Amino acid sequence: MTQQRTEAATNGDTAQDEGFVSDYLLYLLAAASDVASAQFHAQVRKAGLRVPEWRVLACLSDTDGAMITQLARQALAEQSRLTRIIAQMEERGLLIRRSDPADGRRVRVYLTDVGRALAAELVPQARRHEAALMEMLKGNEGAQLKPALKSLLAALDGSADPQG
Amino acid sequence: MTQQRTEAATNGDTAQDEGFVSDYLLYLLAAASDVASAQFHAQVRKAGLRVPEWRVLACLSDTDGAMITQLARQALAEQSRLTRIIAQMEERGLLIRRSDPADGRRVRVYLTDVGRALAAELVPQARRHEAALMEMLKGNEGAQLKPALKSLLAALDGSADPQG
DNA sequence: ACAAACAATATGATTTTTCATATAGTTTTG
DNA sequence: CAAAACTATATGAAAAATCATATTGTTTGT
Repeated sequence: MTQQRTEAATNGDTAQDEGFVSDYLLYLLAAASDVASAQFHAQVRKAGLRVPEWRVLACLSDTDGAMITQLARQALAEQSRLTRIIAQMEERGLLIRRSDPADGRRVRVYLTDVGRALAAELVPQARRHEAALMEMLKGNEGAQLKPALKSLLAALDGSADPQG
Repeated sequence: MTQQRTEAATNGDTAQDEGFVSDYLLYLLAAASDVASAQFHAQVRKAGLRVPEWRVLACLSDTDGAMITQLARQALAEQSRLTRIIAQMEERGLLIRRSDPADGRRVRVYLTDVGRALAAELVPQARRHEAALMEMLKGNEGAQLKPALKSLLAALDGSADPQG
C-alpha cells in the first residue's frame, strides 16, 4: 500500500496532532464535513434557510416530486423531522405537497416557483463554493477526495455491518 | 406553475446519472460521515453513551486535562453544549472538572478510572470498526480517503473563506 | 492600581430533534 | 373479501441543541 504520510508524525509544532482521534476515520469524516460546510451553511442561513431546508431544496431541484421518505434519506434527516420541515417550507410557499394518486399513503413534494427561484439562486452558489474548495485541493491528495468518498459510499451501500 | 419532471434531465453533457446533489462535495462528505458512523454509533449507544459523550471520552483519552473550549473544538460541539455534556458526564462519574490553578477561568477535565475504563473498552472497538471499514476500501480509490480528508482539513485550517 | 477590554465557562429561554406511536392507505393471505 | 401484515406519513411528549447573554476571572493600558 502506498504509505506516504498516513502517520501522525508530520506536524509542525502544534501539540495536538498525536493520539487516536486525529487519525481516526470517523473523526476525519465528521470534522471535514463540519469544517468544509461551515462557510456555505452561513450563506444558506443568509438566504433565510436552515441547513436541512437547503438540503431539501437541493434534492427537489434534482428530483421534483420526491416522496417524504425518499427526501429524508437523501437529505440525511429523519422522517418525522422531514415531515415537519416540509410542512414549514410549505407554509412559507417554497413547495407544495400532493398525495400520490397511485398510492394515497405517499406524499409527493413539488417546488413552487418561489422555491425553484430560491434553488436557482443557491445551487449556483453551492457550485461556486465547491469549486473554490476544489481549487484549494489542487495538487494535494485532496484531489482524490470525491472519488474516495464515492467509493466509501458505494462500499457501504447495501453492505451489512462490517464487523458485527 | 408546477412543472413536474421526475425524469432526469436529457442533457448528456456532464450529468453522470444523477443530478447536482449526488456529486456535490459537501453532500458526499456529510453522507459518508453519516453512513460510515451509523454502525459504530449504535455500538456507542449500546455502551450507554450518546455520540457527543463518546467524542469527549475519546478526546480525553488522547488529551487528559483538556479545557472545555478545546474539547468543544475537538469534539465538534458548541461550547455551551459541551459545558452541559461535561456536567452530565461528571454526574455519571466518568470524569471530573478542576479549575486550572494557573488561570481560574479555565476548567480542566480529567477522566476518572471509570471513564478511563470505558474509553479503554470503546477505543479498541472504534479501532476495530475502522479497520473493518478500511478493509472494505482496499483496492478502490477509497484507500486514498484518509490522506485526502487530512489534506482538506489542512487546507481549510486557518484559511479564510474561499470565495466570499 | 483601576477601569476597560478580553477570555472561559455557565445559564435561561427558545428552537430543533428524536422517540415512540398514532393514523391512514395498501397489499397479502386464508 | 375481510383480517392481518405492511408501508408512508403525522404527531405528542420528551430530550437535546442553540442563541444570546450573564458570570467570573485575567490581561492591558494609563
